[in-house]
Amino acid sequence: MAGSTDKREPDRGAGLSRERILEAAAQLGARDGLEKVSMRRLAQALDVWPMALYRYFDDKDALLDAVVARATDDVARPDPAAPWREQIRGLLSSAREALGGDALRLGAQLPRALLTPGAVRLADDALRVLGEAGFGAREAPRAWRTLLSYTVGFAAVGTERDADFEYGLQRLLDGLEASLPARSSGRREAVRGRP
Amino acid sequence: MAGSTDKREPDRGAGLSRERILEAAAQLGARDGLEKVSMRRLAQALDVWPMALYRYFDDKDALLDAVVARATDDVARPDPAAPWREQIRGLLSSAREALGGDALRLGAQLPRALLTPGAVRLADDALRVLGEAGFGAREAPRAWRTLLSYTVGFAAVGTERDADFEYGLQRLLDGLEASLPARSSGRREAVRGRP
DNA sequence: ACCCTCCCGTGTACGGCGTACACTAACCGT
DNA sequence: ACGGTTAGTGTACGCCGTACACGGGAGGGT
Repeated sequence: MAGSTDKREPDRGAGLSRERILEAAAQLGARDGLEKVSMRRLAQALDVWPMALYRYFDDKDALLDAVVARATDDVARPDPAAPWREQIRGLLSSAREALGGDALRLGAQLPRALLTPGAVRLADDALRVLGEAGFGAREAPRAWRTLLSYTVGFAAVGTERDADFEYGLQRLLDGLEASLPARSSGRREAVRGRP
Repeated sequence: MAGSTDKREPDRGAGLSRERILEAAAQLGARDGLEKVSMRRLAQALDVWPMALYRYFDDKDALLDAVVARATDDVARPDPAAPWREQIRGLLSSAREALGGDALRLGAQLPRALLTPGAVRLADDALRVLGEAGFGAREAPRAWRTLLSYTVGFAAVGTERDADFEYGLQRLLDGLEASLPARSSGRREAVRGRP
């Protein structure tokens, strides 16, 4: 194996490196999904024996971590001249592309049941509540998606600190409430019926 | 194997069922982490041969999906008498517990690099921007955690629809901005210095 | 010119994984 | 009594991550 260059060209296409490995891993991940990347397949793509990779990374986890780190490296820096909301918005849009994009496909990492069957019952309840609160047919699902994204993301990033979860949830609900047409803020008469 | 009951007691402790399998899987997951649950280990815990599980579930993914679905089943129903914010809050708090709790440990499913090294650079930029926007030393990290949770969650739940991501992000920023002490809303003079 | 050392990639091997497939022992309604 | 159905048994295959011992070639000190 690895016999293509024979002996001339001491370091050109041949010769591994962290960078070459990461590049190949990202490419393989983009094509087949990151979860299909195995040390053996990756090694084969590099025309090398699997154990060669271990010269450059402690284990598969370390390699995968490096792939993720690489992907988030080229998240755009914020432009300090812009208003803060715009800076944050740019940062996060860019981060979302990196995370959900072809190279990582974050969604594929976790049990798919999270996103469909299990979520249905929740969604039923939630959409009813939001509808009664005054969200229209177009806004209610978006609002729900927003709330669920926050919740799933928070659970994934770390369980600790209920208070932090509450903080963000309240800010989010504030923002959603402010987007409601008019109506009085939080009273309990809007519970049933549709005028 | 499975020789403990021998022949009497046609169906007591012995005899598999979807429920018994899910129970054992959840228990095993709570103890060692869901990612360590394998068909073989699960079968062993049930004192049965691995292939027996396939009478009840198409494959491992289906089984894991069912575990997740089961965990989300006992998310509390909202109390229709409460204000809508309270209903949503309860729903999501409960959901977060189910997702991040012992049985699932959602965070362990995805590459850990997401949460520490890769995120550091982002966090540096973001905390600076938030600090300059007027968030205090206590609020800025919470605000950032909220924003990142939303972004990660959205990326995990599905890549599609930029517009949906924008919708939620704007609501969230609205809520965060409203929590700012006083100051004028979005101008660009607050960029440097600390009065 | 020599050897020695170090580095990098090669092989081999092991234990664990998911699961396809063929089988058997017990149970059932007739 | 008996054929069919069902639940669990074994065996086997191909994949996985990786521990470990090895060889061969490049580079430097003498």
